[in-house]
Amino acid sequence: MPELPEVETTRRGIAPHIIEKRIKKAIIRNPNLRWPVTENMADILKGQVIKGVDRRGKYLLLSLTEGTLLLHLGMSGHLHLLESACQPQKHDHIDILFEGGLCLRFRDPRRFGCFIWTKEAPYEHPLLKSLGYEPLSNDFNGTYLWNASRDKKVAVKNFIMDSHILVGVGNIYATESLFSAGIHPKRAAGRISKARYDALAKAIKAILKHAIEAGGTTLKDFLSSEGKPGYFKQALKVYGRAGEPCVQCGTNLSQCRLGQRGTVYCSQCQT
DNA sequence: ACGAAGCCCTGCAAGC
DNA sequence: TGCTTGCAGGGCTTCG
Repeated sequence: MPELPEVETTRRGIAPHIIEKRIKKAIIRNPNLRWPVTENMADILKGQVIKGVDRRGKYLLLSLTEGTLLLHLGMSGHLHLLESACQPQKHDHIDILFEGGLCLRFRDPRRFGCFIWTKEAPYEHPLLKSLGYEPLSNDFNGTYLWNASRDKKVAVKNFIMDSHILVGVGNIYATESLFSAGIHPKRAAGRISKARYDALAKAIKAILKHAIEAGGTTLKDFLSSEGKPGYFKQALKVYGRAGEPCVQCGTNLSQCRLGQRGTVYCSQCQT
């Protein structure tokens, strides 16, 4: 389940290998993603050159000669970079073959991802236009969260997972950062002090940065390692540990559901 | 306008 | 062993 650190690791992994490479051919095996891949995608991509690889939230932006590819990995998506196009496996929906033999392969078993072509300014695209702050940017801080949360009754966990407020914080990192900041996930967003939002913003930045650095260790092997970003389950203090003892106080961790998502927290440490 | 629920999909784990 | 069932989840969309 790629969250922002995995997407950023993917971006850094593929960028140096594909920038300035010309697309020889694209193969769409299964166009039925979150939104159907446009019918003439293969024709559109053929002959274009990759000019840049950027990220906005969990979206990857591949800048091409004549427009932009917007990719989202959903929750089961992966981009693999292959020296050559070997036999595709189940769920390998899209291949982009470059001159010279390199192959960028999009795999997504659950097909929650997307693969969209736009000729317009990409940041004006409906999917990107109303996205909130980047958590690692300097603009994002506790003051912003505090200001944006006034009068909001929604649970703080749902609040920080709202991509219109800030991007890239999914269930895992929301759960972990609330634990780190000592904030109860069900607390109403509008009833949290500025000081606590300062702590929460710092926690979000620290945890995301740490995960990106951890992923970075696999970057030099991105080609050979099939592009598996480092994902360290042992670094998780609460997510997936319901019923197990809190690492801080030993209390058994509680679980509830918030916005259809499993939520683990410590009833002692998080208030 | 806001908040909550629904929906898309497959793999995996648990239960019978 | 082989079924069936339930759950997981990002985020757009719809409903109240």
